[in-house]
Amino acid sequence: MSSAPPPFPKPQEPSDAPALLELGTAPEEPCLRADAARNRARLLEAAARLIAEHGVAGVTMEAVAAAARVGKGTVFRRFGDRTGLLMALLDHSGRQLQADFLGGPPPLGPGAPPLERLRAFGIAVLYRSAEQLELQLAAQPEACRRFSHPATQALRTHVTMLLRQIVPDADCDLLAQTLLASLDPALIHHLTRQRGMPMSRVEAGWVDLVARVTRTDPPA
Amino acid sequence: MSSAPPPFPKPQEPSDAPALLELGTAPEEPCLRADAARNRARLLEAAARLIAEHGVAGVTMEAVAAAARVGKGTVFRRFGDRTGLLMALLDHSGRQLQADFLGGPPPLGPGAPPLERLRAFGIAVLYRSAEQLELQLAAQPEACRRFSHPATQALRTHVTMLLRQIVPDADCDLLAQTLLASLDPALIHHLTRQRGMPMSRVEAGWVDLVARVTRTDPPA
DNA sequence: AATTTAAACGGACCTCGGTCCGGATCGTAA
DNA sequence: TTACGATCCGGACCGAGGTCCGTTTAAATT
Repeated sequence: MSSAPPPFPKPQEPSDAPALLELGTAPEEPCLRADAARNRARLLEAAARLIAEHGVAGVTMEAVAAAARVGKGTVFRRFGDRTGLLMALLDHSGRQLQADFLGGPPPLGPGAPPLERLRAFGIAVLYRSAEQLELQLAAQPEACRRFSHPATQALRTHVTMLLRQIVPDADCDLLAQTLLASLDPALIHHLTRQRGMPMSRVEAGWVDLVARVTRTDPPA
Repeated sequence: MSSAPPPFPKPQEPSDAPALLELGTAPEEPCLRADAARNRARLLEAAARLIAEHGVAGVTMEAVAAAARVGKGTVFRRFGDRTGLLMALLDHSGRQLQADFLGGPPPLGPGAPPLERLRAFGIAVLYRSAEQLELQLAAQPEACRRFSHPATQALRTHVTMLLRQIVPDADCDLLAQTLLASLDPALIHHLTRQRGMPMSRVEAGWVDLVARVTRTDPPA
């Protein structure tokens, strides 16, 4: 055989599962040997502690491994690379948000009219990003990967669905991507931190954008 | 003195020059000692050659230095870091585009109505990104820095100006950022390469987006 | 309980981006 | 032309991400 099996069979990222819409809740670990699961938990905890103490910059793969009393190889086996580890940390709040707009109470969850849900959605994402900006930004390297992340896909699917109900004859899929692009953490960071815009203005910007984009022809 | 002078006084990035709008043409090197200028040119040429031969991944700082017959320190002194070097390579086509929409022939340059210019602008950016995707993506790490790059600021200023002429009573500055976000190279890459959308669809998406965003209330 | 195997472990090792600083060069002023 | 200071050069050096592979261990099988 000329094709050697890859040393690290890749964590779990692929997730070819269609996960169309519905509450896919993302793949999660397929199963995991007892020790592996234990170490995974330890690593996440250690990483979180390191962030709290020394900021994201303090999250060295070696430091995390040491803090979790584990070998460096183990970290990479589990999370693939640094970005993977960071994304795993983000995953928690991601699932939270996902749960909120899939089954939570109205303005965000089902029950409210689509337009209103869309507004609420953006604002929720906005403030969530604002909180964990540091982490979100650190997880950005390899910018294109963020689009394939299951959590991000869930957001996209959700927005697309809402758009379909509001402006059925538009290219909702593409439009959704555009709307999401305006909520990108890097952009939020630039606007609020580097250009000093207050969050309220950014928020108003989102509401206005949604209004413009969904404005269906002349209201007569 | 407790503040030691930084070993590398930073290339030129800062550019506090307001460069409001007008053809700022960006700071460029203030001047440069003869040998320094020669080496800078050599380095850019070497980097371009390496890209052509081995792709962006082949552009190792050490490889570039070696190919240019120069020490590694010289590369860093001149460009700050890898991203800086990559952005310098991108700079040329960036200036080209800038020149086109500042003083070029109509659909893009002055002379056409603002709405039409805005459409043309997006399409130009779109195709430019599509060409040098690899390079654009590689230059992304440290995602937030791209917003402060003078070339990017010029784009933003231009879009803002066009918007002001079309929808004067909107938050044009913020709206411009949003529109630009939908032209982000990483997004283009995702849509065309990972999700297989044809460029024509992305292009149509831009045109539609512009139409929606600038649609001024009811056309009666 | 013994055997087997796929998976997990650990840490040495490699590469590459980034830093430092002694020494060579350029430009300039005398 | 010479002398001097600012600038630049080069490559040794460092830290962190990422890989490899021999060893260990969980768990399924007999």
